[in-house]
Amino acid sequence: MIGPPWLHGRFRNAGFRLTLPRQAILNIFAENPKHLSAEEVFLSVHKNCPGIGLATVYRTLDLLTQMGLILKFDFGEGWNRYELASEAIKEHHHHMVCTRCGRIIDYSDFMDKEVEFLKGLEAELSKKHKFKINNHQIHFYGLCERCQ
Amino acid sequence: MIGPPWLHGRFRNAGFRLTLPRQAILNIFAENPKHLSAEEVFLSVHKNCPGIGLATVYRTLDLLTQMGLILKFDFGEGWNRYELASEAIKEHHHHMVCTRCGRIIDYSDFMDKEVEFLKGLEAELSKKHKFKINNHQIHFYGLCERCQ
DNA sequence: CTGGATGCAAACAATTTGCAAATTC
DNA sequence: GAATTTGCAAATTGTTTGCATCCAG
Repeated sequence: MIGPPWLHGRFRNAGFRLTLPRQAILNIFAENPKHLSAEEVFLSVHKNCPGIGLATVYRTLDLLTQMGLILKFDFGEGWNRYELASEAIKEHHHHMVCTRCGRIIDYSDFMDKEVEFLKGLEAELSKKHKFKINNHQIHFYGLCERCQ
Repeated sequence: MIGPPWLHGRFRNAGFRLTLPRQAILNIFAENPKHLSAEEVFLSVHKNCPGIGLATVYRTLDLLTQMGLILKFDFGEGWNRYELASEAIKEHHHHMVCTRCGRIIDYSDFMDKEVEFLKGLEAELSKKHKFKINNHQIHFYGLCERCQ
């Protein structure tokens, strides 16, 4: 439950407190390098800290997203998923979503090619439409190996 | 309110009936070539046909999506949007979403290049991950001209 | 006629919010 | 000690469903 020392500073600097629930929730992500829903985070954190409520989970996920510690994804399932930002940075990846079983597959192959292409496209779009692009989402939908 | 004759057949063939509410809702899309939310469709259709309920709007949007007459989008706003499929076919496009005002900008520039790139990427991903890709979503997020 | 389609209200599911009590610094 | 954060329950919001009635074919 003891987080890295820089974490305290990171919260402090942003005017927030590094509370026990917040550490516990960050720990869940550290142990689970996957795309977790709020419900899943709640159930996991509940095992060790049964006191933590669902509302706190939602508030914390929101805070961590704002702070840039986790990333928020919407795979069109009807709810959101979150992933440790450091994981994403460690290995930039996009996602394929199985429309039958809901499995989410990360891929980081061909990423250089993809990033290069997107960078060019974003530059052209920005210029032509005077739209400042900050972010993108690319999802592929289909059937995973098991579901075909 | 009189739809093209092929519409009747299209419903008939799929085992459905072309009812007044369904025609009215399709009309809304024909008059509004944009990405409408269920709520927006409901409000629009309500002006001419106050009898049509929200549940019918949802059921109809679902049906039309299944029939392929409209396309369903999730821009991460917390609700879905729909667009006439024929519009999308007429001019294949992707979207840029302004994270400040929510405006959605279509772009169809560079589409050939983009489609070509995606086709190649999909082929490589399919092979490597044994994942059968049927569809993709690409959204750019940022600030529109007015919001910068 | 007759089954599919509708309207209404109630049910749902994910998320948010109000507020008093508990924590953090 | 002061202010932020929490837990709980109640409120919201987008969407779905049950069911009696209605309408298209």
